[in-house]
Amino acid sequence: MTEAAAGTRSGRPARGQLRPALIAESFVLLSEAGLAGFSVAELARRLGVSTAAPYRHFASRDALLAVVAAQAADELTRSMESAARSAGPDPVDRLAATAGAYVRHVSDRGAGLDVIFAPELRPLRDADVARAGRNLMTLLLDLARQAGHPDPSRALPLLEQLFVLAHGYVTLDTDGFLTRSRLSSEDVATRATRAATALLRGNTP
Amino acid sequence: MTEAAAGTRSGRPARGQLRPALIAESFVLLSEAGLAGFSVAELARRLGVSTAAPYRHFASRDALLAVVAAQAADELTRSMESAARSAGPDPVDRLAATAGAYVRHVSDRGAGLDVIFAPELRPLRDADVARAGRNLMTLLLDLARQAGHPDPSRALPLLEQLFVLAHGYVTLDTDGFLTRSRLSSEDVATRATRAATALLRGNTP
DNA sequence: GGTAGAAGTAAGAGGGCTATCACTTCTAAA
DNA sequence: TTTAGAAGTGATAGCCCTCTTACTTCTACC
Repeated sequence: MTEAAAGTRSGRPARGQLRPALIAESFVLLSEAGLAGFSVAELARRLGVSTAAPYRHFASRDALLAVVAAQAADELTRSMESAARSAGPDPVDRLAATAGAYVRHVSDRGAGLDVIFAPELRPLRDADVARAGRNLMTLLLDLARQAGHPDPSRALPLLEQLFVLAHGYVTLDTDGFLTRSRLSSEDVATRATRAATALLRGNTP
Repeated sequence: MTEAAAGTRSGRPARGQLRPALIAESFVLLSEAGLAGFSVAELARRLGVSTAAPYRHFASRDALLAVVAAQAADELTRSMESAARSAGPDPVDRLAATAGAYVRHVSDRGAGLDVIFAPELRPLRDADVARAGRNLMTLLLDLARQAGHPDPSRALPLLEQLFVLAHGYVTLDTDGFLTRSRLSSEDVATRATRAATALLRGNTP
């Protein structure tokens, strides 16, 4: 927020390009200030447009955030799918890599489970988020099955543990608790992947 | 915030009793609205006093929060010490119980690592928080040593994992992600303890 | 070239918050 | 009983926010 007054940060978008610029800058602002510190006015300031301009493209702050959340859900799903594919054959490694990818992605982009499933966005949530969520759950249940948890009713608590852990790394890193200043997304992802591996091993006796 | 207009919720404190009442109500507000939703004005409204009254007792919002944070750190340390003592003899169980106690306590009281170590409170942080933190760390390192991690430089990453997990449970439960509405502090603590046990087992091959 | 409609602006209403200040009320002690 | 100081109030300044309204500017198309 201190550099808000500094004015344009990402370059003023060309006329007609404000909508995508708002969405892109939203991720930057979210990763710096979090959901609570997110404001349309600040966004406009960063893009060098009037504070009224965003309302030409989005009905409300929440409507903008809902679009951002949908895109975040989609990106995140892709990141995690890709991480699962490129990890080694061991299903434990694949699940841990998926959790690590969650951490890396959210640490970079600022929008994780908290934004995607923010209660105030619920009424505006569109089918995209639901679809991305289903895709992701399918992937995760499949990985869990391969990791020796064939019964979904047993796999779900395991996955919950895994994502609570991953999300915990993101939040505490954002709050500067892990170290004095924030870690790189790579570093925090590495720690999270290690922890996830331990958690998974502890669940497979 | 919806019930703010309803007025006094905890009974207007007797004259001269506002200071302790503010501290007590701060925990309630924190557990409902989180640090971001915490406001002195809302606190005053809930106690049925003018919004100027709190400033008779605290120089600023942050000064009040710093006192709350110090008390939270102290309470939390006691809860965790007590949980470590009353758990069985197995050091893994004791560490897991400690993590569970963290979750139960923070879920009940609304003030965890995020409040205690909030960056904006850093300049106001008094010696109490530091002392509580040291006591806690001593306890945890001791438990980790008993659990087969005698080297502190190896125990610290383990404890980090443990408290990231615990804090993750609190955050995601508060955000209503674990279930549609929030779990009881008992329920979320149970889940966290189970997960902590798995994490610890996975770290002790 | 002219013009309709999209895109952006300036100004401001309305609301929340922190914090201050002059004022009143209460209470405890001389 | 008087009174000094502590405790609490009402009003308000100042800041930031969301969102609206009437206006201007641009541009693409006829």
